[in-house]
Amino acid sequence: MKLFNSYTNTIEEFKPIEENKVRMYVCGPTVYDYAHLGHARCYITWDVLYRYLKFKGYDVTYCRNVTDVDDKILKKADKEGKTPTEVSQYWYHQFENSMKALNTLKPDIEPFATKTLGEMIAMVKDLIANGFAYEAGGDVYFRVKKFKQYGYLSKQPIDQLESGARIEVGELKEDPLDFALWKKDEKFGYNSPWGVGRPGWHIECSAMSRKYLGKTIDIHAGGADLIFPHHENEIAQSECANGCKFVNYWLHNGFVTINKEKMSKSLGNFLTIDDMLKNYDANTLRLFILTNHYRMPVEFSDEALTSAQAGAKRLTNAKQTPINENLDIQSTEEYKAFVEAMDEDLNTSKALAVLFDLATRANKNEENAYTILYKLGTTLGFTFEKAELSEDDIKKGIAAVIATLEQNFTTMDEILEIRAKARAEKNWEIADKIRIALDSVGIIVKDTKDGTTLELK
RNA sequence: GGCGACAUGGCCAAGUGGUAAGGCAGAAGCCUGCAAAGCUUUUAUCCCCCAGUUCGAAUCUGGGUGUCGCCUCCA
Repeated sequence: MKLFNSYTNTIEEFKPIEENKVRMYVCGPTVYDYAHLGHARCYITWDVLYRYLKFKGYDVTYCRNVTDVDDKILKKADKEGKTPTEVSQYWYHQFENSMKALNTLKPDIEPFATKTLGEMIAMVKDLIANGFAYEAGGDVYFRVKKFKQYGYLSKQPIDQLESGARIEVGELKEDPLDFALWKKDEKFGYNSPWGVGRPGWHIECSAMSRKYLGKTIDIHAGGADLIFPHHENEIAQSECANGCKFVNYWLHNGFVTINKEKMSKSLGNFLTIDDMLKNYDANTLRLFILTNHYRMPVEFSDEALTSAQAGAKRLTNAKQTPINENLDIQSTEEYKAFVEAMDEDLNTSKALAVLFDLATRANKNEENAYTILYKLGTTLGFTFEKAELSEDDIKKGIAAVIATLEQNFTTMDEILEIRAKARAEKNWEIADKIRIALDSVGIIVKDTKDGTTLELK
């Protein structure tokens, strides 16, 4: 399988360090606010990679951190009169729920920064010991100029970076390019050899990655906005502390844009995952994201989401037949086409074409088509379980029919019986009124040869 | 200013040398009491512009134009 490596800027054949084993690390969220569509794109993309690697038979260890010590969390805690832990716990659970609602798999390891402080301190100590870092007034900084390869990942010439770098008031850096590994913080800090303080953002990932996956890992992924400075700094720290290569394949996903601008908290133009899920289901969001290649920008629009909704419905509403567990899926043409597409740096758009074709063939009662569709579709993280009508839906439906017919009903079965009788008597007026009333609350009535079924819109 | 990416039908989008996947929307037909769903057929002589390389280019080269991103926290 081939993957685009941001480090070399080329598409490379993927070869894990240990045969059949993959260690992947994805930069997780800083938990202080709602997750938005941009996060959804990132974590759905890497969820698909995780699922696909497993589908190919790799033994994958997927680690995604939780940053629970950070300026923004502390600010929020201060403002709301809560402890940082209360704030981060609350938002972590929100994040967890959003991820679940999007049907992303839970990573194998989800370490918290505050639970990995020992490893961070050890790493900083190593960096000081070998001359790559220095303590200054309770802070510890990394000596950027000592690391020759600095700027390689982000393709930034060091002199260019230099012209933009500044020393903030109160900082005791030797050089403007140097970045903090440890920050003095007497209010919210933790004990360390350099006094009370807290870790810099970058060292968190370096330390968690090393602790849970080892010094050299196969894949490190995240949003493209993390390339500089976050990933650049991670490389510097890890390689200088460990004396070996940090990551073999750097993978980055593109942004979600809105009105052609990057969706982000700082621009304030973001849509939260929770809000999106009120209007569109998880399959729709996933299809919207996967129709684009993961490295390309994705422009959000209601038109695009509506189009994805129709597409997702077509895929997941394909005629379902019992899954044939005896089918040797790997020998099928569809499997081959799917794998060929996905092996080309996760060409999900091409892979989806295989699924749409299978949906059509399942609808034509082609044997095994649904089985293959189901297996390949779930590999991309789609769910095929039909949403049942909730109590609430039924209640609303009954109320709508009562209002239209001006007649009392207590159960939906009662209504369906009346309608069946009306249809048998060719009383189309009553039958249509019921159908239209239910449609108005989002319930679709389908009359087939086998009887009448109700479905959600 | 430095670095990088992108430009394909009404909309979204794949396609990196051999003659334009797929989805949505639209049209026609079948099915249906009507619908919904489904099925069939149909929708780019052409891929931002100009020049070049080649038997042959959306695909390669050069030059434009336009859009976006990173260089500060950010998925």
